[in-house]
Amino acid sequence: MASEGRDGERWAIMSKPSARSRLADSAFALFDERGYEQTTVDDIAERAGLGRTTFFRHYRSKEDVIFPDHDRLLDLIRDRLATSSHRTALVAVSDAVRLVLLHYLDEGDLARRRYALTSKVSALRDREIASVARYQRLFREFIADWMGDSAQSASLRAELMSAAVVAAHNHVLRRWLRGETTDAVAEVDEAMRDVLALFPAADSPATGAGTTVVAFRTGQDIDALLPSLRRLVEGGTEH
Amino acid sequence: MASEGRDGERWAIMSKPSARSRLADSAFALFDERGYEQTTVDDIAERAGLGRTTFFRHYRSKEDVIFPDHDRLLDLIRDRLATSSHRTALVAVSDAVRLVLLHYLDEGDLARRRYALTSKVSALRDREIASVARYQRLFREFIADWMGDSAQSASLRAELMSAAVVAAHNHVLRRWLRGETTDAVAEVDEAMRDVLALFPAADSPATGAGTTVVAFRTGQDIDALLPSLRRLVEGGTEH
DNA sequence: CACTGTGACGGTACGCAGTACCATTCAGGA
DNA sequence: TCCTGAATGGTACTGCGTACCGTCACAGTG
Repeated sequence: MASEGRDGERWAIMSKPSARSRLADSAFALFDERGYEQTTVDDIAERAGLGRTTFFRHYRSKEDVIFPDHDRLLDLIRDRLATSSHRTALVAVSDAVRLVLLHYLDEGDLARRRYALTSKVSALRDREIASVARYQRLFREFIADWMGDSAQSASLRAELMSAAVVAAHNHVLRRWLRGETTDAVAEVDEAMRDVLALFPAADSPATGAGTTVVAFRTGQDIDALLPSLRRLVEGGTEH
Repeated sequence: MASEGRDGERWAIMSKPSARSRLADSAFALFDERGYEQTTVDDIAERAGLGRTTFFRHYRSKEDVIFPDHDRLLDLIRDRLATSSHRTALVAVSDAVRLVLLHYLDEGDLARRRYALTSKVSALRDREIASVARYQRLFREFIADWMGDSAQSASLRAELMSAAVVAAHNHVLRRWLRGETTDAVAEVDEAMRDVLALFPAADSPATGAGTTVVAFRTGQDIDALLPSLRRLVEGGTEH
């Protein structure tokens, strides 16, 4: 009931574009010309040939015209996680986060214009960060639920995993936004492999058997390694 | 030059508390009574027996009265990193992030009241998240600079490390804010050890010798482990 | 004591975001 | 023709944040 908007070319062939898209176009044009803060909602509506009221009917706020899809994406990710059947929570999440990346890629140039704006206007950057934090929260809760275990170490693990997945995504996304790569999909695959490799596969439920290899480099500070060693042992035969 | 405020009991013994602290007290009291959005800046100033103008002279915004110390903390962290002499960037950062935790602990009950507010008001939660993101960004840049290497893998590594440190910090902080622990300092030490253990010590420059132990559990999906294996081998004798 | 600077405070006015409410227009169906 | 509903426009209001100016207390200086 919340996602009716998003007029995907409903006006068929050759008709004046919808009010919504006209507003978005006007907004971005004005932001480019005068900057974000120097543009009022009145300006946007006027250029679009519409009233101020109509603007707020289509976008909840001035910022919202730049980030119109986050809510929809969040729902999409929720669904994906709910229906996902991966062997580990981490894999499920690293799969789900691709939806975000793909959405940006799909936006193409628009995403890059938004990036140019968020780079200059801190209020917009903060807004974007808050949105991403919502994804991360979703991931964290999913992983925590998935692991079931309510111990602190499990909770910390969920926090670290969700943070790592989001960080890897951000890394690749930023590279793509800056034009430092054209094959973001391949890079995110690689990055996610790195993330998976970070975490011993202890988030899969009770893996009884399996090969156990051990590989550490420790010039010192063995204390630092104790927690992870302990964790590995826990999954093994005995304490 | 930017951090003059923060009147730390300059009024010696028995005198009316400063305007700044009276404003903060009034604000929190009203937020508790009516809620954040139901409280106007006029209300706050009036209860403090001051004018609206004075409020904005002491706090840049209505939100700022709840988060007055982030800028100062950010500077503090910057200094700490700049003057830190740790063996690895990750250790330096995980040390620096303690400043944030300690600051919250020092605030005591005030931090918990703020947490109660941010839990209810999404605008405040977003604001807090944005502040934390600034710390994370600082960490990321520090680690990236420290590693020097401008390869993508190094950049991703910096991103993952800073995210992990912040995630671990958040985990412990939240536990403390919820009253789930009283010894947050010990827990953050433990959590940071976990984080250190996540990353092979490849961010320290050319560690030639050292014990090398290996610890993997792999019932499957060897592909996922390849990257980290490769990284370990790189640091070793030969390819 | 008078003069003067300075810093903290109060008041007024303004711009703009966002909300509430009502009026208008237009298309399509009974 | 009339009615209905959806999209739009207009007006007015609240509240945040800023700019500007005036006032007052208090220091130092002659």
